[in-house]
Amino acid sequence: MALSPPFPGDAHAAYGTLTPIYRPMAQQQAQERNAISPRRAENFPEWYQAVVTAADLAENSDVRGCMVIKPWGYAIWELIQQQLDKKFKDTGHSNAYFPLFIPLSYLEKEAEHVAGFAKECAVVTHHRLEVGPDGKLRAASPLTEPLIVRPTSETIIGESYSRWVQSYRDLPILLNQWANVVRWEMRPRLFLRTAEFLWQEGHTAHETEQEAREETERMLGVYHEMMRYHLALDVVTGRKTASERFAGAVDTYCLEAMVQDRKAVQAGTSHFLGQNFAKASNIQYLSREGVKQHAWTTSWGVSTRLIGTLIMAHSDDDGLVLPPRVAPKHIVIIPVTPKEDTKAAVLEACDKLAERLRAQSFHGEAIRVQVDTREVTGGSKAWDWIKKGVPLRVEIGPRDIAGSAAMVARRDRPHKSRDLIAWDQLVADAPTILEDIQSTLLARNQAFRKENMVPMDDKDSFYKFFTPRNSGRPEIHGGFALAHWCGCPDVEEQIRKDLSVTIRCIPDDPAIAAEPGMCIFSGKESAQRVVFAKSY
RNA sequence: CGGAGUGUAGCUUAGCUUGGUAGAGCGCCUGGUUUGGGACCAGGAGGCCGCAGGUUCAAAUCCUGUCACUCCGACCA
Repeated sequence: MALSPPFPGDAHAAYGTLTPIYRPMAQQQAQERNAISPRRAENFPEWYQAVVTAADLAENSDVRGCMVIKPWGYAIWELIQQQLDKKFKDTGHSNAYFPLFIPLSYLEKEAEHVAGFAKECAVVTHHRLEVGPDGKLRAASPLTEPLIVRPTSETIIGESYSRWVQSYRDLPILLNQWANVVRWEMRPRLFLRTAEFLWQEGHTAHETEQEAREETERMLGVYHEMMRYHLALDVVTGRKTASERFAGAVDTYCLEAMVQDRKAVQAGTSHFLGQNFAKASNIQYLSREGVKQHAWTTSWGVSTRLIGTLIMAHSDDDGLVLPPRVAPKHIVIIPVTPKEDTKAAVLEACDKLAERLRAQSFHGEAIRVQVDTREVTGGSKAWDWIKKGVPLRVEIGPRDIAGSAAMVARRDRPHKSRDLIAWDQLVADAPTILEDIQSTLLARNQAFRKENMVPMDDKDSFYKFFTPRNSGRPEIHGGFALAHWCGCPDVEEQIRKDLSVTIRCIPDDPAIAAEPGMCIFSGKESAQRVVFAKSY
């Protein structure tokens, strides 16, 4: 097998013929059977659900909006956690834990914050159960002050900070917590929008505005790097408009990923909170000049939504496709044991190869290898791992033992393409192949994003861009529209009403949108283009 | 919270208009034959047809109520 060079300068160029992400139905080979039904092009939302089920990532709970994250899905989250946690520590942060329950009165302290979250809070009003006259359990003993289940923790952490901070010498405070939060969602969707979700929330307090702004940008950068190099997502970063800003923030920065139906997913946020929460929570310090000052705070977070983004960005009509750096297993070895008398030899060869592969490292960690010894036929084993998105599948049968070779299949290539590779070569090349899969996925996401991020210079084409031809069952359409906007919230609101399209961000990359122009809706002046898109 | 729809086995569902012993596929269990890309044959387990009332000799089927879920809007990481 000819291997592509590791880390090609332009990975996209190394793959002149990319596997098309969508193929028109007419070109689909009729006899070709996919693992996932429907296909992406047929019904994207249903395809997404089918991938989650087929890859055994999660399932819905009886509690509406809540999900059970199954081992394979949780392992992906753990890998994301590990990578991020290291980065947080490297940038000077420590982990801590703050309570799940927040007194109602805390939330009331910041007016915009209340307005933003009040409609989606779970409220705890009682603290015991008793048996009612009908024999059923009912809530008893009302709380004097109701508690809310945290939708985010700015207020309760601010309460602590107000006690911890006395002097400029107490600053900065750089904390993070890994936690669950609850936002009572009307329309849940596994991983993307659930009533309860797992996330991390960083909360920092600083002496100066500049320090806090630097922190906000630093953490945006940490997220950017993680999404690009671990999740293989070519995200667009930028600032939110006033209407999309975090409730109570001065500035919200975000990372917007484009997934395969060309919609945007907000994959992470970093907020500069100014002194708003410091004033609300009374976080004050005595400055170097002996003057009482409010601290400057930030908060930043990513959630299990990243997994949903990952699925929608990379997976195909055969199921999940995982970038190796977040794959719970890098390689699965499937013993092909057609006859009893050769079975032991095959299994032994598989175990030996697994050991040799485990001794290799990929990004400073031992390669994660599993030998699938389940008592089912080889074909269904292979399909299971295709659906689970394992980057490399290795099959060893009796005939391969003589030649010390194995059939190797890459998940980023069509499921029928397999190569016979000698064990020695596979062991030596495994890290390179994994790296190549990683960069191929990034290159594909980047090519797709570039292809579907288009400048729009008049209102008509803008509306046409976001209007499906088939309104009954909308086909995949639209993308990221780069258009000039005058900054007027009314214009933004009108577009949202007309097309369900919002400004995802004001991009910070001058290569994307620096030049001034004229708002295509109002004709007024505009300093730069902004990104419009439909979103999750 | 508005509009539409659906509740039958672990999952997907047929049957409902015209009331008469609840059927299939997948999955699961057992045995056998198989095995280099989703095996086949035989046998088996599994259902108060969402729940409560009503009509009827008889209700998955008709009527009323209720609960849950899904989709489309409004809201959101």
